[in-house]
Amino acid sequence: MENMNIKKLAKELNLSVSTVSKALHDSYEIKAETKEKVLALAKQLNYQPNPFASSLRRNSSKTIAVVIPEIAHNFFSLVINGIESIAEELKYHVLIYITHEIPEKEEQIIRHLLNGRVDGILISSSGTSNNNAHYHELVQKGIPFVFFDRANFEIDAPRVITDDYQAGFQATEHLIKSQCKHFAFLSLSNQMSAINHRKDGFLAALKQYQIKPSHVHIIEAGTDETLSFQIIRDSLQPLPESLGIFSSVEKLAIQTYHICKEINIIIPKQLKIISFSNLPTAALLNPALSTLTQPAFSIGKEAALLLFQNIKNKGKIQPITTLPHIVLKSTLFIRESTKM
Amino acid sequence: MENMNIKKLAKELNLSVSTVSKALHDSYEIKAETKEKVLALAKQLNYQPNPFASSLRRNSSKTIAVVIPEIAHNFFSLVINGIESIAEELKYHVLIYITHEIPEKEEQIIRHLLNGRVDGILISSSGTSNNNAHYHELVQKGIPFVFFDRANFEIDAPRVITDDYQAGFQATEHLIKSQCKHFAFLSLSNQMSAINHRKDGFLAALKQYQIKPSHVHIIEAGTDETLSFQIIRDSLQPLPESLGIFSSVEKLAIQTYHICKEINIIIPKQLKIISFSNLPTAALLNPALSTLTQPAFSIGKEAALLLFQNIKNKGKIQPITTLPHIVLKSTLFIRESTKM
DNA sequence: TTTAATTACGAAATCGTTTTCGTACTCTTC
DNA sequence: GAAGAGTACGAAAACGATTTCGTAATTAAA
Repeated sequence: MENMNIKKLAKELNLSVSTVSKALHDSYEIKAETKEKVLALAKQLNYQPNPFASSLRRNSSKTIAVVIPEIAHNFFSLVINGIESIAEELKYHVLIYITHEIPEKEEQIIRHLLNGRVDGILISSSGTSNNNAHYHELVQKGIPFVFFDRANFEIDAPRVITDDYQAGFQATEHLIKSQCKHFAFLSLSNQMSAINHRKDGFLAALKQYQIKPSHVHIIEAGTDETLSFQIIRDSLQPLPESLGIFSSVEKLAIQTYHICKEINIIIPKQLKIISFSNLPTAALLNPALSTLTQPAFSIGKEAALLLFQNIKNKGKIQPITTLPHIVLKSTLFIRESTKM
Repeated sequence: MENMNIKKLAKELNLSVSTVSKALHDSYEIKAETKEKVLALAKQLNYQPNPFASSLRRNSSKTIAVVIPEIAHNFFSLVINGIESIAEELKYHVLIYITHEIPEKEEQIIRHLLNGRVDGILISSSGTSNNNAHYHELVQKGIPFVFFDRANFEIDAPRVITDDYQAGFQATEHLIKSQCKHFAFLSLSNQMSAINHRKDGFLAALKQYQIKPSHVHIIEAGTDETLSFQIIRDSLQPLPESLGIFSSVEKLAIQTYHICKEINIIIPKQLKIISFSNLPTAALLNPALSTLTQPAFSIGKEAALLLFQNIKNKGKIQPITTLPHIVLKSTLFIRESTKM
């Protein structure tokens, strides 16, 4: 018996294929006795329905896609953990696609997913806002999707994000109160919603405390590893007096630590730094890194829940008003890297 | 035109479905002119073949599964990066399954994958060696799979691992030469091949240098977060004289750092520690952590290459002799945590 | 000129499910 | 005991591709 299928199972049971199928789906049309027989033999012969035949016929795949900029990053792995916790419960499968921060790659992936391979998509966008065509195609095809963390605000899709503006304000206020004179914002790009909100919070705090614009620095380090290293290093030489850095992502903070070690800048004496981060070792660094920590696991969980809700409601009439945008709170951990 | 399919495409072209299908697959049966017409309209109407129909008919899914114990772990995320780099190139899709270190969960996942959903599987086992039935079922079903890092040596499947015994020996030798008197091995469980090989290297080094067995400690911390924390803490109170710890995994080393901070043990003065780790912040810790670093990206890449080779050769007669076991080298980074 | 080979396409079977009908049969109910 | 309702099943049509096989039309060979 090389490969079991429903036809062989039916023959073995002296039943029709349709009866067996219905029995396996616990249909009311089939009497209990027959169901038991079918279930018993199915288990005994280790029958598992062919997922492709099933998906083809039902036009649903029990699969979702997660599209992320990178995976070797604590934040995103934690998010995936959250997503998986829900997917596993609902017996959904999870496909992973990595864009490597390349917008064209993201477009290509999304376009490919238009073919119905997945029932829904979770996206943390690496796209610039000037090309949204692929998102519109998703909408048009009726494929549910949810943004998390890095949302595209021009698209009318549900999103799960954090209070980036507020957190940015809070972090910057903390730097100000730690007696910093100059302030730098470390950014990946000026095209990412989450990062821009952090920047807005940063700028708002500086404005409120009447920091001179000449003391405010925006450093766009970009997504290339070696390039960003150089850009940050260059911006630290010469070192502005009492510099307070607010890093919008963990990776750039780690690079800054490495650079400071290399060119002998002492944190927090000469330079204070606080960063968005989910590093499990933040408290163990030399010096311990002050962080804004996003509830990464919860973000994944909430985004997945939202997506599955949308998948379930697909086709049904939805009140337009209930397009849920979930905003979760980040937590500020003050450690030695911003000590006075 | 709600959903494009090959039938509508054929009608539009005044061709038969079979001709269109052949044209799309660049069959020799179809003349160049026709192919061009078909390709052109397919692109214009944004036709994408239904993956399930295709998979059903061809009995192949262009999908692989990656089964790992956990994902929020630098090593595994880096491996996935390596896997993705190959999968992306070969236009394969990647499904992720997380076992959370629960052997039964792994069994369940593998059994589920017997239904043909994937063309092959990459496994880092969290299984105890006493139940291999699910692996045998994979073999029987003819589903190719490759172990990486945590292999099951009783199963005759290709594997990509590192030189764990040697690395363990090397790390321990380093601790010995750093004047440690007592030696502890931090383990997750005594059922995992990779970890046991590290332990064997550890024990061999101690034997060679004639360390008294009473000075050798094996600490099985287990996979539960809070429990392992307690176990490690208890084992450090009272603190053996000149203790050298060799941690088999990153997570336990980080926990040890936290514990030392909590109960005021000074590294490396009172306790030296070296760990297998892919932490990007190892050099930035307080003190900088000596590590054995596995080539995680390469492991993923090689494992994927091996798997795809096996998928390709499936069905063909294979010389039994060429069952490839790839062994990659880890790199030793000596830092302050083991300083004399 | 006849036969054989080649070219370019189409009809239909097939992959393994799910689902819509249709229909025997039993059971009520008046 | 005839009509209607309910029960339990089966035949067959999808789902959308791929592939086998058959065949006209054209070209080449004898």
